[in-house]
Amino acid sequence: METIDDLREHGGANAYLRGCSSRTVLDAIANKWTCLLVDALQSGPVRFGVLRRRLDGITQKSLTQTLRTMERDGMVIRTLYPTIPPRVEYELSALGRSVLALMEGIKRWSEEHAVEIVVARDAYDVRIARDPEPIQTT
Amino acid sequence: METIDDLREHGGANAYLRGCSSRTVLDAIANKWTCLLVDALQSGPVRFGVLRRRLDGITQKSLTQTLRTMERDGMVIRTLYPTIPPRVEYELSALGRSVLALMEGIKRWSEEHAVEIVVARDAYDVRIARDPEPIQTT
DNA sequence: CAGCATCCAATTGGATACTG
DNA sequence: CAGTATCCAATTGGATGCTG
Repeated sequence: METIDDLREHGGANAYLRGCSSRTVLDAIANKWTCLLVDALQSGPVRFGVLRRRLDGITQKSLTQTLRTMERDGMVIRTLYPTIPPRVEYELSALGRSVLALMEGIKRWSEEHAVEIVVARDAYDVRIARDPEPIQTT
Repeated sequence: METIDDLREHGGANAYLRGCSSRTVLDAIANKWTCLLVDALQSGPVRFGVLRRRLDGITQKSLTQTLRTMERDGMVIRTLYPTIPPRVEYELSALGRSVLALMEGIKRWSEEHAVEIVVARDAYDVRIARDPEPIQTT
C-alpha cells in the first residue's frame, strides 16, 4: 500500500529506487561509524587521536576513510593546523548538525533496546536449534 | 569532552565500547536495507515478493538475510501460511515499530539532502583534482 | 511463491610498516 | 600526530540453479 509520502517525495528523491542519489546517501550515512562520529562531534571540534580513542575498536584506516567520506559529503569540516607535529580537528558542518538528532536517536535506541534484543536473539537461536524448520500453522 | 549522557548511559549500555551489546545492535540496524524495510512494513503485513519489488535493486539473498536478522532480533514477525504455493508475510513487532520514526527520519533526511550532498561531492572531487594535497593554512 | 545451496568476483577490514 | 601504502584474510554480494 502506498502512502501519500511515497507519491509526493522530497524534491523528487526516492530512496527505494536503485538509481536515485538519495539511495547512495542513505547507504553512506547508515552505518555505525558515521553514527558514532556525528554523535562524538556534537559539541565542537575534536582531534583525530581523540576520536580514535573514543570509538573503541575502530582502526586508523576505517576512521580516516569514514571521516574522509563525511568531509566529501559536506557533513564534516577538517581543519589542519600546520604545526609540528601536525594537529587536525574535525567538526560538524551545518549539514552534519542537521542529522545529529537522528544519529543520537539511533545510538540511544540501540543502547536502550540492547538487552531486549540480546534476549530475542538467544530465544530465536534456541528455537531454531530445537526445530530447524519451524512450520507455523496459522 | 564528555556529556552527562556519556557517563549515565541507558541501562549501562554504551555503543562507543567495542564489547557492548548495544554496539552489535547499532551495527545491525544501521544499514540501508533495514532502514527501508522498517519503512516499507510500517502500514501492516507485506509479502516477500512485494518487498522484493519495492526495494529496487535488492537481491533475494540480501532480502532473505536482512529479514531473517530482523526476525531474530525481534523487530519483525514472520508468518507462514501453509498454502500451495506458500505465502509468507512480514510485519513489524512492537520493537520494530519503536524504531520506525527514526528510520523514517533517516530515509527522509537522505531524500531531502541528496542534491546538496551530490553537489558537495562534486565540489570536493574537483578541489582534490586541482590540488591533491590541500594544505590549509589556518 | 519463497526460499536454500553453491560458486565466484568484489569489496571490506585488520595488521604492519613507513612518513612529513 | 595524523596520516599513507601495502598486503592479505575475511566478509559481502551477485548470479544461477534447484525445491517443498
